[in-house]
Amino acid sequence: MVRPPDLADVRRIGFFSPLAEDDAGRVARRLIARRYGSREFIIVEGERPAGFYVLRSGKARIFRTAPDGREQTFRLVSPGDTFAEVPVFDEGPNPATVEAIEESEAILVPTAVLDDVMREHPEVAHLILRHFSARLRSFTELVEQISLQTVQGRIARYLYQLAREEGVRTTEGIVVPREITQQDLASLVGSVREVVSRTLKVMEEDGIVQVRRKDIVICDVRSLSQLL
Amino acid sequence: MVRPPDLADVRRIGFFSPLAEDDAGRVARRLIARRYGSREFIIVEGERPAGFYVLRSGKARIFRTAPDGREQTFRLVSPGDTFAEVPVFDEGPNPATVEAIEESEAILVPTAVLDDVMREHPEVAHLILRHFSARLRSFTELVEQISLQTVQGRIARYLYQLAREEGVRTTEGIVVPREITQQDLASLVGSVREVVSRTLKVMEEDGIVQVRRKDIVICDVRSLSQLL
DNA sequence: TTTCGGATGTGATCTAAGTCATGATCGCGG
DNA sequence: CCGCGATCATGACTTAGATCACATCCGAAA
Repeated sequence: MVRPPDLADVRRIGFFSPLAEDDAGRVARRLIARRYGSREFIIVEGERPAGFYVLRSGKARIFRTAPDGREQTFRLVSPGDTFAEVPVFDEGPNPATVEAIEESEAILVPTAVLDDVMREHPEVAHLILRHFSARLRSFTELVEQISLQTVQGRIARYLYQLAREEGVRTTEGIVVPREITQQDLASLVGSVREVVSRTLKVMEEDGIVQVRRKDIVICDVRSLSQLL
Repeated sequence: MVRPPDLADVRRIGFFSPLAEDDAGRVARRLIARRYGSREFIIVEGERPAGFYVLRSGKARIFRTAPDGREQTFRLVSPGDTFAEVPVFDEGPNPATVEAIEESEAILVPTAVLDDVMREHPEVAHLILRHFSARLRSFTELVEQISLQTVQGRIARYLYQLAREEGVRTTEGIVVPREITQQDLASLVGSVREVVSRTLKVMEEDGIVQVRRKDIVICDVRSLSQLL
């Protein structure tokens, strides 16, 4: 049912790049692939993961839930992204829950495997340090966004980044496939569904974007960037 | 004017613990000590630091400023805390500004020194990974706090941690020296001075705390923890 | 097709918290 | 001991955004 982990899965992990072909092959045999249905939890806050993960396919989100039910998403996880590295370094519990937002496959890299890799390839520690640095930077951005920007600004930023990263130029504008619901977007920008709905509507009326069922068209990148 | 860096300064840096006496001594000679007046900037967002820093004495805060002037403090820096490590690992600019909030001394550890230490002591990389893990965890908390909790809850949490970390038990309650202004506290919890002032007043009226010129007394830890 | 559940659109409130304005207090340097 | 700048107190007002309550809408499964 799930294709067993192979070399390609090892290659997805950016900070494992120093591994030579045969090394990577050995590592591949020790990984564990798992499939998750849409809205299924991959890891849960407070538990102890057996290692870190890399997403092979699908899409997921990392979030926390408040006592009153509201949620804050920290980041979205796309194929090739890793998550739950922190608990393997400090032996603590998961700081957050990870949920597949569509049918997904994730690869578990057991702690022992990472330890071995790091022992045999000391450069890997440096690569992870760089990786963590990026993570810390994006947290800095997130905090600033949530604390200092308006909801409109945060939505605009999300759309803007989306356009840069996966946008396709067409005659109507930059088209990006839509992979998250308004509810997910709300949680990502730290707001609620209704506000996101209204905000998007305003942006549509201003001719900046066009939100459709399966995709989003950014018609006026200029005005969009004005909003951040 | 500034006492030159010595062995004690090297020992302040947690992740330099593997250094032996003589090693640490050699490192000490390559450090640079600097003194900063109250409200003086130690590093500025966007610039490139020459290394990372460790605070020797005083107190500082790490923050970002929005276009409209509002500020969000990410964390306070106390003696022994390090900052600006991220830029040395990814060679990027400072993600935030660091300001001394009282007369302070900071030690600069030039990038080359860190590189040398890491080369000679590979364990240091692991210690820094653990250090970064803690940093990432606290960012997770910060985001959750700002996004999901009320201002009162955030202030309560700050006071609560303060009580645990540096509180002294007396007959009137747990006394902590007060080292930041209401303005600083406001920036720390992502709010504005007036709201902090009012919130503290309510807490005083409820007999939970007592805010004075030079110190804060937590009279009712129980009720305080109820607020988070 | 029909149907049902997830996703969305939208008006009507509500409220925490930000803004503005103004005065009191305090501590330090002259 | 006086006066100025930093800090704090507090009332009045505004507002972004959260809540609540429904009305659709649409796609997949039966």
